[in-house]
Amino acid sequence: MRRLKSKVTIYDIAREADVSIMTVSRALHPESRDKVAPSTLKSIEAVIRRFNYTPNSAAQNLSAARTKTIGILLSHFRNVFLSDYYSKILSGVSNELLHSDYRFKIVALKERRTKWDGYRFKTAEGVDGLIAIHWHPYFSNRENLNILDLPCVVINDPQRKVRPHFVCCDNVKGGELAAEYLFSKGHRRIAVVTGPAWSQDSRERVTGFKGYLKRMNVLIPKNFFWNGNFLDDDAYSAVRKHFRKEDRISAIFCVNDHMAYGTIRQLKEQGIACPQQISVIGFDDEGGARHFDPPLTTIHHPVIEIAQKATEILINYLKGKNQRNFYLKKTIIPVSLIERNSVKAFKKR
Amino acid sequence: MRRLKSKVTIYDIAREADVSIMTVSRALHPESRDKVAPSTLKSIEAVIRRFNYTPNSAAQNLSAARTKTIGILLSHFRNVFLSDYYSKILSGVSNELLHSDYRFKIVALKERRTKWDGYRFKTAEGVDGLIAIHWHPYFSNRENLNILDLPCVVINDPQRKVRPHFVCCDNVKGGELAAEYLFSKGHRRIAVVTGPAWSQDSRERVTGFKGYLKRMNVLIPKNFFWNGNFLDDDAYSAVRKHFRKEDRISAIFCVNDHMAYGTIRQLKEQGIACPQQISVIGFDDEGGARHFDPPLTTIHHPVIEIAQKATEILINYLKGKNQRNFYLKKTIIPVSLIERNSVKAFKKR
DNA sequence: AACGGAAATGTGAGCGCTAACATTTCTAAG
DNA sequence: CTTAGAAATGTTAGCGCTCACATTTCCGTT
Repeated sequence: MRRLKSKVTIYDIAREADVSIMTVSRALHPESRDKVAPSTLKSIEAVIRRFNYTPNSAAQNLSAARTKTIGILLSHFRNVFLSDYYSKILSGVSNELLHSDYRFKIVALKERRTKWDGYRFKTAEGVDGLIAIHWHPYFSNRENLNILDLPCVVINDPQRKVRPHFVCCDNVKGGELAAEYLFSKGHRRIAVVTGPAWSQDSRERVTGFKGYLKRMNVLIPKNFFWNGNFLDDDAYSAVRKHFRKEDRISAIFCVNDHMAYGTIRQLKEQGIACPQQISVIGFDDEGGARHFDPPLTTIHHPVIEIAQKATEILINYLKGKNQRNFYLKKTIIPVSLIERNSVKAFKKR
Repeated sequence: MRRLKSKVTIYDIAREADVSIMTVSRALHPESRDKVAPSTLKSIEAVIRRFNYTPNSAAQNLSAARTKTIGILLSHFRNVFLSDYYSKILSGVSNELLHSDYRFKIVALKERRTKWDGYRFKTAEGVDGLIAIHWHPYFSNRENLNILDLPCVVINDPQRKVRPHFVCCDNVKGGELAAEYLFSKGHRRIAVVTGPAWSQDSRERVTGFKGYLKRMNVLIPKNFFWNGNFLDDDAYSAVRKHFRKEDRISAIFCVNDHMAYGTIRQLKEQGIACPQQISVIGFDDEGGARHFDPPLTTIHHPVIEIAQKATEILINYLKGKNQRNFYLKKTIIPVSLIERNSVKAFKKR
């Protein structure tokens, strides 16, 4: 294997420009560029161009003990990139990084055994900070998220007991919007397909939903809450198990889109048409929602914006801005209702 | 910004295990582990565990002049991650890397002005090799792909004049399969929506398609070839411009799925139903194909496998295997026909 | 008991850069 | 002209590791 080592080093530039390497180093960085005389700067830059010089990032990283790289922390690798959710996160992060001198790197928790602390991420993975995708139950365990000695921003599903900065969408408001919409369409007997109990996202969405209806004097009976685990099939089974015609339910709120798909599938199987007989509203507006049959009315979960904001916050912190108020904070991105075709006005039959 | 420098270094381990740092270093790497006496190894490993030591990757990178990181070379950043194609590539690469000690990093050509040669990728971006996604016309210019002093595997759209190892799907065979299928369904008057002339992918697919039909004594008149640029709208316009009822075309082969969507949209607009009146077959089997209305019959382009294979080839090369035959080679991954609902047997009306 | 050679381990230099401090050069006020 | 202080530049010492080579230890053979 041919070793392609740095052909041109800072010494070459220094020698050629007749200055010390330190002056070259200063000329290389925006923060210190104004400390070198304009004429010197000009000649150094000329030499750099002439030699097509690029600083060796490995040397910079070692010497400066920072990599200008942030890690996107995933709980696993497999199939992550084919998911709409993760694609949006990558998209948001890279949008933000586009105009920055930072890069990102994907870091996954391959090994569950090892304790991955900040030291490890910093030293072994070479990242200056982390964006953690907080949806796997693994992360819910505070012990496992023992990464707080490294700057970290967590996306979604804010846990109360954990300390980093959170960026998430306004789940409560989203729940309210869904409720308001169904209510305005005349629905009064409404079921809810919820997520697992550990999910703060799910709890908040349900809270908002219930809250709005309560204010409108609509109460949802206990047995209208059906539990799922965010997957299509969970809702499919839950609906089969709990749905009864005699309950005269006219609408179902699903805490995420995938479960809305499962719900509608199950209803179809029972010969119940959506939205003609039962309306279904989802939450997330994930990629497939618009192409589903019927196109799903849902709450838009602004994943790209969330990831972008999280990145902005992390980078600012790394650059030394906003040092206070970084931890213990929560940044909330607004949501909106996307009206498509799975909800219809209620008509007494 | 708190500087979290390596708390534990190789010196700490060496001192504690009462050996030299070199012995520790050897114990750290699989290649040299067997040069350390088993008993020594055991005690070193115990100390490493006790101190929760992790080698500093920045130091390793600088010292060894390699990073164990491969770059995925894109022509741009924006919106890349939301595309089905790039998601599959990331997925394939990460699948392969899962069981390797290599990482990947996304590297984009932000600046078109600068010459990005291998030295630059190696030094500034810190990658040992590249996987280039070869679909942007930019890359077609040999000058711009002047990265050959760094090991590089190119995915798709093989160009004749460029030297790196190519991995792509069997475009010709794919074209043949499409032709064979339409032929077997009784279609004889068939139009083709082609890609841009610079695209080797497109040319090969068309070649395979024409070739099969020719062998069956079916000739496609010149004016049945309609040119597009791989986009939905291109086909939409091309079909509007060139399609004539009196040509009595019964099927259309589109060189990629997006153009098949555009084609079907345009036909719909003209009141022509697919597949009832005209059959359409695509190429790629991209994410939306199964959800399209009608579900699209198409040739499966195994992007994940291609990316996985490309990664395997690159990593093997970097590890010193297969040194010969790396360049100038082309690895071809088989394709298959996915039968869905956009093609119907031809019936004389 | 002496010896050769393999196995195990150690030494020293250096990868290319930056931080901290030191020194020189310039500028303007007395 | 001095001289203080700012501006510009230089010097030195690592960062933590690996490479190439040197040295020591061990073992079986004669």
